[in-house]
Amino acid sequence: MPQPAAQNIKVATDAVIFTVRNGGLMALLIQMKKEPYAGKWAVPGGIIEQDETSERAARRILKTQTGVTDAHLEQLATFDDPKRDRLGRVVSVAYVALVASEKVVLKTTEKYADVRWWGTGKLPPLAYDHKVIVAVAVSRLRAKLEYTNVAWSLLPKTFTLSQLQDTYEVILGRALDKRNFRRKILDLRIVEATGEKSQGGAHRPAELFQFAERKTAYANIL
Amino acid sequence: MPQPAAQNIKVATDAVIFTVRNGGLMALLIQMKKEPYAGKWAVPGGIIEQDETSERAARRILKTQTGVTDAHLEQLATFDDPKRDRLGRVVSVAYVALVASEKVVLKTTEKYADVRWWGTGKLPPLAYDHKVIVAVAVSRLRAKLEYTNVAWSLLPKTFTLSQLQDTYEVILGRALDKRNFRRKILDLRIVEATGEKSQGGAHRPAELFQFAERKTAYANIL
DNA sequence: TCAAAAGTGTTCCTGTTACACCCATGA
DNA sequence: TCATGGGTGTAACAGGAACACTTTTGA
Repeated sequence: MPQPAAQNIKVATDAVIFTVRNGGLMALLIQMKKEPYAGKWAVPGGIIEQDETSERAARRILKTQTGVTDAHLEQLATFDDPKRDRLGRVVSVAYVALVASEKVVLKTTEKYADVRWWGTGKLPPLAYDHKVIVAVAVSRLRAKLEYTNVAWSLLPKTFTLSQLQDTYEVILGRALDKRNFRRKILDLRIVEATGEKSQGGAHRPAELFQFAERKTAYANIL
Repeated sequence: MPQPAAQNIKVATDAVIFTVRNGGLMALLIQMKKEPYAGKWAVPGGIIEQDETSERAARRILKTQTGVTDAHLEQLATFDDPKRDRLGRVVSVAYVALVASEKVVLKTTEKYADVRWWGTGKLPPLAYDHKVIVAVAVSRLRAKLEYTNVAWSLLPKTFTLSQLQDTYEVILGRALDKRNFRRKILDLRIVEATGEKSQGGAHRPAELFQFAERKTAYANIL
């Protein structure tokens, strides 16, 4: 509802990118070069363009700042504390981005010192209000895992049920019963067998599954 | 993450105010006078001020445009389609506001033609993208009702279990079993008896209850 | 005494949990 | 042959759903 008003606020987007690897839930952070946040880490983000939605901006920024493409994006919340950025008022529409870890080839631009995956348990010092944003993102992800099949966006096309269970356990931070987990997932027809078998461990090969729908569906999973 | 950028985007907030009355879930809308949306109805909203969070702006705007104070507010989502407002680019941080119907004394300013409660089933033609915003708000409210005690913000301090059940039924759009509902609500200790009795119907007086916590708590209610 | 809403228990069924052993493979 | 993870069934329990009649009041 536009009215004349002297407003000097920029609109930005920030995306908390998650993946599961090395037995942990990881967030992708970039290290800043410029003052006043030099050396601090941050979630990728930036100002949106005039004719761009925040979601498109998030995709563009993910690609340029981190090399991530094809992430699954969901709007998280908008952070608008007037003091969240020391350089001026910036309202940020934050997203959660989920990506299968093997898809990612990291790269950044010279504007940033580094890009790295960090375990969500022990994050480095974060710029802006990004500590809060990441915390909200983690709890949203946990909640969604329980009643949707979002895990599909964290796994490769085919995977074993153990991989799927590991993903759940890592994100939820608790162990799940193997038999009950498999029964539930199969009964709900969230995944289907491909007929293929996994190769290469010094153990019995596992059946490979794929998600029945590679888009978000709702069901009480746990 | 501010960077030099020629951005001409305004930040606004819109609040979908719900209450339950006359056996229906109602949303509060105002009727616009100005072109290009004259005659159309809209959710209350407006541009945020330079040093104001969107939530504070929502409270201020609710008060001036509708007379509603003391609503329970929750951020819903941010709507940012570049074409959502014909007059220029406006990104809107939308809220859901819940209020007990007897608290409200409606009034508006001369900028608007009318303020009215509308049943969410049959809304009048809405300006901007407010049809979408209201639809998202309704589904969010339904979902939240199932796993939180948000209903407290829709009811007076004390109420009967039948009133509470009516609130649930109206929002969810389905009938609930009386005995099961009462048992569940009481077992979860969401409400507690006050010892008072309701007055005045041509029927047996009902025990009055109050919420154990007048703030959001989580539990699988249904 | 009638109408209207309040209040109350039990049974059945379904879904959740807990739990331990054999299987197939590569080294 | 051993180590490693893959794969499977059943019994006990808890929570959810279905269901009908008696009580209290004001008119």
